[in-house]
Amino acid sequence: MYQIGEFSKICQVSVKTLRYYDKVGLLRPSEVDRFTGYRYYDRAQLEKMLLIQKLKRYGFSLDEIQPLLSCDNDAFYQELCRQREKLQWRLMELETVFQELTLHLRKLERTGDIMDIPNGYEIQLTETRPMAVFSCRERMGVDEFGKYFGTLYERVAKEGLTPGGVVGAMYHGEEFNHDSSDIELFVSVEESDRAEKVMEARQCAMTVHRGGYSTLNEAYAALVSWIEENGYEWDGAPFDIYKQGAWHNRKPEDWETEVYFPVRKRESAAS
Amino acid sequence: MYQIGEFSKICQVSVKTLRYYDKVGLLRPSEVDRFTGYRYYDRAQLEKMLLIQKLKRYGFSLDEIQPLLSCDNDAFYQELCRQREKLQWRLMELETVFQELTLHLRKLERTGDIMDIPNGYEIQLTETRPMAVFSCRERMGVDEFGKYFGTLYERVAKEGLTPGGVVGAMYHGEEFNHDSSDIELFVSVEESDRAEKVMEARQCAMTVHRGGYSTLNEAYAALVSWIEENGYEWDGAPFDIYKQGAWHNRKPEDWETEVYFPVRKRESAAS
DNA sequence: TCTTGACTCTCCCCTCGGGGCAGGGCTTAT
DNA sequence: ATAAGCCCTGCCCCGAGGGGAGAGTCAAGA
Repeated sequence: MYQIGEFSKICQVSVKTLRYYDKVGLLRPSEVDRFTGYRYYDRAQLEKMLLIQKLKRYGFSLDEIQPLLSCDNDAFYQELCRQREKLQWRLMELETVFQELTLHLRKLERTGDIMDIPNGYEIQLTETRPMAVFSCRERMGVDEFGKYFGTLYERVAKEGLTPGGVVGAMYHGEEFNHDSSDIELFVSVEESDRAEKVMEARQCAMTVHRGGYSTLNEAYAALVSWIEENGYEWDGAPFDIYKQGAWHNRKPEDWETEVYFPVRKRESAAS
Repeated sequence: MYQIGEFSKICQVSVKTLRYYDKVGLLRPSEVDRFTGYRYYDRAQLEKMLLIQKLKRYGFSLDEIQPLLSCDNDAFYQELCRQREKLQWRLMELETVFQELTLHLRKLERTGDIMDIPNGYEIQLTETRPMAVFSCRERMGVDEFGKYFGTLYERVAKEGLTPGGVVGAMYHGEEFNHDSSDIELFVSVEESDRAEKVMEARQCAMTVHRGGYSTLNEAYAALVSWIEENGYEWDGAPFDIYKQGAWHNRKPEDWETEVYFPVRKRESAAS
């Protein structure tokens, strides 16, 4: 039986943490003195603690660890596999960011430009054509696109239609929120008569964004600036079309996205 | 001039975030209506926001970003370089954890053992020899070892003494705390007469831990169990000696650490 | 002109994994 | 008796916002 301080030292965990784990029910002492409230731990707790620490290093949250401690081997194995995939995902993301930062630095050395905004955005005014699509409009987070696109493709397949190769997302509503925005995903279909809806022709300012989606906001900014400078007015929900995306090519730096802002000529000269 | 909702959409940042940045002074709107409190943003804010987002992706905290926005190019460059190193460090750590998890899974497949505790710890009872050392006892975090060892080596060099090749840390006090424990670092020196102090001979339970320091607690646990099972009693501050460490070899899986627990034979048979 | 709906404001409480401190109780050695 | 080390509970704090209540504001339609 160890007092909390000794136990803290054995496991290399702070006393506060031990008390916290007791409070949330993750690791209860083997015995608590009824009168003094002193906590006493023994070797069973020690093993459990080692496992908890290990799982925490693997990136599980305390809430996730709790059920893991009392599930059978198979479930445990499944969860570990899932976590491994998550870690791999995070690893790739971190590598991408590292790559970005490295390029930014290199550019900073050459040009002395702090911003590293790719000013090479070529903005064109285009008239989109009407497009027959299947779509799905939901309140969703931007990380859930994959899931929703999956069901969308299933619906197209169930109707026996042919995907036309245009894939995109339209951002409805005014406000943006990373985890929950009003977003409409769409996939074009060849059979225009059997489509779910037809996206109308619009005059748009458009540009092509190359690279991962985390820097899409720069394309947005370039478009908005262009619109203002050229006497147009923002008129309707913007949308992206994914020309080269995650399903074509693994490397984010090779992705290509067309960004469209519907516009109309401004009437009054004054802002 | 954009309202907060429009601006949110342009930058792909939630309204809540914009209000928060205003509150903490990171990004103030270009104008605030004195009567209604409405916030209005324009293109200058837009550029600044893009930079903020970028720096956030690079892993800077908001507190770190604030000064970065108004410093000169050189300082900015320095900070970016520093951040790049930090990212690289995090990347390596994440890779190590990923590796650990992979090995754990493989072992789980083979043995069905959930814990993945290396039960191969061979515990020996040894008598340490007196050792002439230079030491430095401070309240420090375990991530600051490098810094303190640096100054310790400097002191040894300034005295014109020869480091004897033994490097270690002793954990004083009862409680462990990752960021602030009472720790004594020591380096042995050849010239025993001119040493700062001499560590006395002790009877110890010892084992060798192979791998990164994040799993050191498993060696601790093994030692504590052994001590209890073999009728000994824990008697004094434990210490580690780093045989193969970060300065010998880059890969954490090749590190070797000796872990010592001073012990004495228990007198009473009962616990 | 009034209403309605969309947009905005401030204010307060919540997150996760604990850290820090105040105020007090228990045990043991001096 | 007292002092030193332990330990307890309870309260507020962190970062980077999210959620919602309750109220004010703006523009367009009836």
